[in-house]
Amino acid sequence: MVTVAEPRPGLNRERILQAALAFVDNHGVGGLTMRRLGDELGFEAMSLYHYVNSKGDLLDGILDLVLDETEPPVTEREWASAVRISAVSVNQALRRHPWAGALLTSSAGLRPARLRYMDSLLGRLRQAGFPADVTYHAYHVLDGFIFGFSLWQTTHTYTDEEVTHLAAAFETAISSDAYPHLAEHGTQHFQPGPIHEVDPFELGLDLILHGLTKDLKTVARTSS
Amino acid sequence: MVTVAEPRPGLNRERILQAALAFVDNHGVGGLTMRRLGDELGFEAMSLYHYVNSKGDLLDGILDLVLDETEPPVTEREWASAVRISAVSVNQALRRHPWAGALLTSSAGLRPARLRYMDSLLGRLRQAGFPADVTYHAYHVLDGFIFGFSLWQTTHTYTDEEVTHLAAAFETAISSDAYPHLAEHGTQHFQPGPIHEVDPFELGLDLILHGLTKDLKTVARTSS
DNA sequence: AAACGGATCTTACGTTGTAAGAGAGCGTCA
DNA sequence: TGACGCTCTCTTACAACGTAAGATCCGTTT
Repeated sequence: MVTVAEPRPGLNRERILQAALAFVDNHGVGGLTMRRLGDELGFEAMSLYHYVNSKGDLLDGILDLVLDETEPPVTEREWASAVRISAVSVNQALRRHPWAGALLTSSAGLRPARLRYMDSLLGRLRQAGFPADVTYHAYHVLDGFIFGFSLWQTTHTYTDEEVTHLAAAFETAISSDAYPHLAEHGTQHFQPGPIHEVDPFELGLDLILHGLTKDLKTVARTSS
Repeated sequence: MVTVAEPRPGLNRERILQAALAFVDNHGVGGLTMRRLGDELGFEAMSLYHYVNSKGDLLDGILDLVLDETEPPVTEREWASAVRISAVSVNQALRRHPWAGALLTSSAGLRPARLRYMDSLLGRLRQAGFPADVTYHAYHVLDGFIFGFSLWQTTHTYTDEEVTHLAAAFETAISSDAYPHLAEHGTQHFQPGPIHEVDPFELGLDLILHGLTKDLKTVARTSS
């Protein structure tokens, strides 16, 4: 009996990007090499270059996939609420893919999806009635908070083994009495309870939105 | 006449770290290699390893130098004012060394100086009279904002040639009418004027501090 | 049958961090 | 004096990386 060789499915950009995304979600962006990704797909590393200009191009591609998970602020609804929902979508997309922040911060981060997002946030603020100069400042605060805070949060995303390692290091650091307040804080972190129902991103966002609604001009005038 | 060879000054950790810091300030963290740093100092790359365990150790060292430029919140003064001054010192240190953010986000970022900073901020909030659970949330918001926002700002730190390149790319993107609000925003960026006297970091920080002072409990309760 | 062209693989190069150990200059002790 | 050991520096080497250049395979077209 002759077994006919299964014709393996061919390569294409889509498959490569999906495989890269999955790989990076599992092993982090540092673990991704062209050879490993080739192995994953069953092809040689150099074959990928038929669909991808360079590794940078590949990373741009998967960054786009993450940015596509974000939602711009809608034009219905009250502006602060629309911005809030949008901001949370960015935060959650970046938290789903903790490695994406590092890519965003590399100079290649100005992808079309990112430009669209910037434009939509600016537009939503203008639509809300903010004059140009107020919008200028409000935008910087909001965009910086949304992406900066999310980025920072994702750097504190640890794997299970990192958590146990951290807990151990924490234990010894605490017993040294060098960081008494950090000890208290760490204890709170490792204890279950309703305290974890508050999302610090949303809390900070609400403080900023609340401030922007109430007294942006006052604060802007007195802060220089 | 016999010329006596100048005995070249020896290597030591201090000199290596200072040279690395200067190099990275000039060429970015990506440009630093052990061989180049060796050249800079007039020694072979491998010689550096007598004073430095690894490249990671070296990077830890220069990150420490940057963190040493930050000031914890003082215990005198009103708490919000003390935190504000401290936060601005972190922001400025990170902006002086735009590459430091990337190092902070790598898993090696939990340096002793960083732990000290965390502890001091927590302590200052407790000293201000916040109960433990409120301190827990306030700390997360403040620390996330201070480091996240600064980190985000430093990714938008461009060299002169990057600025001109950006301005050019901006010009073409604008003429396409695809990003009308971004066009307006960019125009504001490139125009001189009093608008640039407002520091978005300080503005956002004031909004958060103001919110924490006034109505932290209200917001925290309604945001979950 | 022959020529073409896209997809894939092979080979190779320069650059990186760094392991392993050789060599030089020194002070110390027999 | 000479042998030893210690500290510092250099030489050599290797595996892993991104990717340039071009060979090879194979279905399609002529």
